[in-house]
Amino acid sequence: MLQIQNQSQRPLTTAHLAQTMSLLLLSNIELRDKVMAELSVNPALELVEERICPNCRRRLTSPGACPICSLHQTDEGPIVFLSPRESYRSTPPAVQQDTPPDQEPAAPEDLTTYVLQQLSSNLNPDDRRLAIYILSSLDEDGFLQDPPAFIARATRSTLSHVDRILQLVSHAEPPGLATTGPRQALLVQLDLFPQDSPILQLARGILETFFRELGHREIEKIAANLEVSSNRVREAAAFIHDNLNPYPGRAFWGSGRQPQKGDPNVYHSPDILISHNSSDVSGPLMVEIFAPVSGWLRVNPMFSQAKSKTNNNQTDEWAKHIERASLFVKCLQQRNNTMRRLMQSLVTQQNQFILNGDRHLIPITRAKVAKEIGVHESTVSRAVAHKSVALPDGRIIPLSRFFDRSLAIRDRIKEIIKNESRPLTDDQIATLLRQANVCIARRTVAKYRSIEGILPARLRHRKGARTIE
DNA sequence: CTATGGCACGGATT
DNA sequence: AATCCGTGCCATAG
Repeated sequence: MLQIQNQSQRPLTTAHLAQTMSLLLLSNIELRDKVMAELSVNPALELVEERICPNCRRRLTSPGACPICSLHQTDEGPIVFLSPRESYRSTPPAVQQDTPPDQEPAAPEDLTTYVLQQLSSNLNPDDRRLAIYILSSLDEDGFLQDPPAFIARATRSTLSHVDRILQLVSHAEPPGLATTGPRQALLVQLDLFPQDSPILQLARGILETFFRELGHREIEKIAANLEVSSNRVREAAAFIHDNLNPYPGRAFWGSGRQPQKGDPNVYHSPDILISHNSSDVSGPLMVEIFAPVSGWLRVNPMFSQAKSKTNNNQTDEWAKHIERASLFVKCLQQRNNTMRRLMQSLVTQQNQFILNGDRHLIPITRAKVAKEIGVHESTVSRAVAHKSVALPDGRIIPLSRFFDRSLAIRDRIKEIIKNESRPLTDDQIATLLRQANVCIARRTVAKYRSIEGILPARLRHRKGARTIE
């Protein structure tokens, strides 16, 4: 009896927790689907139009004052937090079970605006017009449908102008967009790698002349033609497979590596953006946790009013709706709250990493953070899972990298190898690291090396001569 | 003989 | 309870 009453009055912590947890697990794109699904089945749930902050003209996604402006005034913490805008969606929804198949979602436009945003500072109005035309003419994999000459004619531009814009677009995030096919996309991505290395050169060679053979896995044939060992060809192929994305329009994950295996819905746009406040670069970092939708959710007040007035058999139904809606909203708020505190903690502790690169990542465990922000460790795990974050330097990395214990060491190894003239063996590297107060076994150096895609000392011998100081 | 990569084990982490 | 990570041992390639 009592239990039944409880159930109808308050969902109580079990339902609360269960739903909050499942929401935490979702990336914002998945969350967006979830919200949309909920909106479509629950008439009591209302999506309130977004408002624009009169001061900073950002979109507001919650009731009340603009978070960025109010934080400007009470600028005491090192970091500012807000969630003003939804991120773009780069792939059509994988499964839309709750929405009827009436119309396809307008996917490409979001990608267009996303790219335009990046380029906006480099574009004059003419460029912009052209960029929009190009972006909107891409096919769903992000490739050009029409040859540049056609585009030039259609937009009455010069061919060189078109080429220039194509250059810009293809080098924006996600890299390789607006190329003529997978091969070109891969080559562009290859060029964007910061430092050149033998394996990159080999990969480039393979892509340029033996793309078809690569597709057919004719390793031996490639090796024979390029006069390198088939093992090296294999390595180069693996590198291409692991680090480059032949279909940039589908989704992307920065220049990062292979993420968790077995995850069907691949990579997505960042869930979180960390950036400098444009006004002062030395100032606090700004962290934006993207909202799944623009606007904010609430229980439709009309609905609850109507419910109290009328007294028919529909009341039950409505009450259920209202309750479900309010639960959903509460859980969403809780999710936001957890994400906010999590990011606050992470950015505070790892700001050296964010600003100065991989080497300054300090090893940190999820358990530690959980303790700090006062939640269960599994909560942190869920909050970290399936999320990606864009750093001020433009890289997009999985949020879980904040917990990578070996990243800093791997970075040091990379540097050692890059700087040393004579190829060093793993053992020598291990001793060097030990001198630098990093004690790891020789075997571990080898592991890290292979993770970074660096060849063993023996094979680095001659080819490694070309380094960019 | 040396440098590496594979396999597998134990301990920490999630 | 399941997974990940560092490491030691051993076979093998050079």
